[in-house]
Amino acid sequence: MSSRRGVIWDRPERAARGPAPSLSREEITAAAVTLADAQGIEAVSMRALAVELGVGAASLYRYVARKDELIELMVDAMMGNDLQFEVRGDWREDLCSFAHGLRAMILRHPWMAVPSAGLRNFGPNTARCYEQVLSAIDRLGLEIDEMLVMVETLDAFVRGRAFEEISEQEAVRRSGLDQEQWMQAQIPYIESLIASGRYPLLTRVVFDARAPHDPDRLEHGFDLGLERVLDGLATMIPE
Amino acid sequence: MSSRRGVIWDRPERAARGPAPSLSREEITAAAVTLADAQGIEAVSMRALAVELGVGAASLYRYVARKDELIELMVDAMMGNDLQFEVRGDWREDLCSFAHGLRAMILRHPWMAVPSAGLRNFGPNTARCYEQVLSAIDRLGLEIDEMLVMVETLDAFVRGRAFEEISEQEAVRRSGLDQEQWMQAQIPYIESLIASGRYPLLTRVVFDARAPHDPDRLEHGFDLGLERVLDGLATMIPE
DNA sequence: CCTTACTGAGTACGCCGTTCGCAGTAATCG
DNA sequence: CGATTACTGCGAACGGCGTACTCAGTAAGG
Repeated sequence: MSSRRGVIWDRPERAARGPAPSLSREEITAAAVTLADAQGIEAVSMRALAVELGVGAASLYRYVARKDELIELMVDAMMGNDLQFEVRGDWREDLCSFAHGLRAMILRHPWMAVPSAGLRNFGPNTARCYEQVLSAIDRLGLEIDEMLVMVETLDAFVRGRAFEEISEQEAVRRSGLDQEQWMQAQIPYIESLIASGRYPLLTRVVFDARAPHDPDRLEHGFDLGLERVLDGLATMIPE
Repeated sequence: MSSRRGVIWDRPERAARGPAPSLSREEITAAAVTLADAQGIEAVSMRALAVELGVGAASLYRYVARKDELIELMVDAMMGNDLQFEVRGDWREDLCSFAHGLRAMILRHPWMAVPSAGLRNFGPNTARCYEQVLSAIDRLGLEIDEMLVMVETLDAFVRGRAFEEISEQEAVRRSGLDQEQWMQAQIPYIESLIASGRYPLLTRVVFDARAPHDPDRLEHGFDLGLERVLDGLATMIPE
């Protein structure tokens, strides 16, 4: 069975013989992304997706060997369609653009923050993105290993940050409550932490930090952190 | 039903009336962690865990309202038992210690890299850890918001990095193949990427970067990135 | 034109998280 | 000291999941 061996990116989409498939990987991927965006990644089941596409559930396995592969397709599709950034020649501006683009993409598609499949086995769009990012820091006199450290460090920061930013809203969504009810449910615990007196600094965070309702708070924190990370990466550049 | 409302940390472990529970949260959590470490987080099902504990599956719901809560317990238990770092008074050394401790903990328990439950609703051990980290940068003349940015930035880097480091080995584990077979399966695709000529820098990564088999490669990358991030954070400190 | 290799998909298997109801037990109250 | 109350463990069941098997139908290659 051809759909069992090897990586999906190597497998031809259309077989040499037999009737034409009634769907394409692209259609399936797009439907899955729509579903995940609207109802969360846990709503993307092979059955639900099949219903959405008007086919039988088992039919999807003609296009994809396992559900993991579907998610790989989804992730790589977003890296191709949805991730926007520019490489203009100034390494710092370019990395900044990449970081903002990556964060924005993940916030648009929160399911990307926690891909069940690994990222390591990346598809062609993912490869193209990192190729571009590497090109933004090429010709700075860095070894390839150092370039890799720069990109991996920045990538780690952005994905870690995006994950932090999303995790609360995901917790709310999964609870089924609305934002208000969810916060009300947390209050007694937070108060008990504060009342214990063992967390003076966290108490300051609760009382003195900018209102958690400020919609720009997370973005500000991201921007500030990003500038610090870029400051640090700048020290790697010779001369 | 008392186990349905509110946060688990607020709920008393033992009821006022009725027979004594035959298990404790701690026992359940420890068994779940053992299972997750040995066979991966996906092996931690309520049934399997119940078998391990010698009880019926439904009994676990006397201790935990939903599986998510179990995972919250697991994460917080690790933050208490397994995360080691020191706060001695030099902010940079202390943050460095925290970063290394956090990374080491996640590498010991790869399932922590992707907690299905959010991190935001953190338990007492988690709170204590971040309280300590904040204390390491207290008295540096920073606003509480700035301190938060520092900690969140560092945390994002470490977790993002740890996730990157783990994702390949997790992909291998989930595939059921051994490392060698898995790499063999990737080779044709990697070669096709290289042969396309569209990824010259990634090609340099494949050919020129330090051997992927070098066990210290990931740790080196982490250390280098961490120093850069700390360099960046240092610029936030006044005077 | 027959062989070959594919296609869609109904059905089924063995998991999963979670709920319900019930019998048994310990603390509390009158 | 019963009676009451509120818990305990848990067998059974529900609905949903990923996926394998099987088989009839179809299009291209020889």
